[in-house]
Amino acid sequence: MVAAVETVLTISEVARRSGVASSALRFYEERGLITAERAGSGHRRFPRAVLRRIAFIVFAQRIGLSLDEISVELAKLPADRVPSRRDWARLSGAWTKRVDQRIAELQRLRDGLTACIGCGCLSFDRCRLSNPADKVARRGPGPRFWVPD
Amino acid sequence: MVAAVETVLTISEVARRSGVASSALRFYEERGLITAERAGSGHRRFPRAVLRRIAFIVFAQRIGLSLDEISVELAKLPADRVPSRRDWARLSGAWTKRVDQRIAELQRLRDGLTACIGCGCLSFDRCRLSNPADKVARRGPGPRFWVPD
DNA sequence: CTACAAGTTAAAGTGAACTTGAAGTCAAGC
DNA sequence: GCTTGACTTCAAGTTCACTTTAACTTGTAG
Repeated sequence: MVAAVETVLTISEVARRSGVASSALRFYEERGLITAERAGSGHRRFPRAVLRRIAFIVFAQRIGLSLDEISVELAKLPADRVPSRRDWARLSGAWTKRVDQRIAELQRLRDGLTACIGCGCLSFDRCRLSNPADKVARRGPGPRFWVPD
Repeated sequence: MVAAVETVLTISEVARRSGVASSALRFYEERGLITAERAGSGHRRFPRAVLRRIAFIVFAQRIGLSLDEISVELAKLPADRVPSRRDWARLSGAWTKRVDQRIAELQRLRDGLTACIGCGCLSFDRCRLSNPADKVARRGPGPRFWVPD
């Protein structure tokens, strides 16, 4: 259990350090979000850099991206080297816009919430609050995740 | 198809007016979120007031509440009469707080996003961005919906 | 050498919020 | 009388992001 050479990490070490469950890490590997070498035994050996990658995933999830979207974003980052300011700036521009949109929507809903204390209507016909320009409109089954615009 | 008496609505009329699919309306009725009378034929006849109730549901979903939570909230509103300013104020207080929390989190993430253009690290050890005080920490399977606090 | 913890795979289960499909009923129009 | 369309119920399917379970192998401590 004591790591003699500190260059690689076992799955439980990664889980402990990142706060992400081992089962989730295996799932991420299966999805191609992270990669791992194998020891002779078949056990996963993660490079330290995987922690940064996982941090990225967790962060992007909090922002509201799906794993599919995160895959795409991760593909834009260099796998071999530490992301540079330029790499990061490319991503964060789009993300910032997205987060800003969601913040704006929540603020609009929030304002409507307090405004409706006075009006008390909440009618499709009269109240603009329940008639937002943006429809959820994701067709097909499954739960509705946050879909901006 | 032409409604002779305008006091009740068919399911497709409600669907058209509310933008919520008929299948979803049946689902909501099954869950007890809305109620409907029945015509002799067994067809649903919705009172006009159901539109307000559906507006409420849609709005609450946008804010981030689950249907279970919405059930609880709906139970607080009077079923028979139009919600008064007082009824509405009781609800909106808690909701406003919740929305504010989510907005604050998104703003924090957003700020970290731009801050990290300079730092470019995103490491669990060093970067506070990827080490938020609030853990997602919903145990069990299933996707992670927005869980505030 | 024997426990026992920690790792492996593959398949199935979970929860939310619905949708879809099958099989049937009912009223209106031709 | 027959078709068409809107409605009904009930069961099963869908998506996402995982977790759980089962059956098995490996590595380490005593």
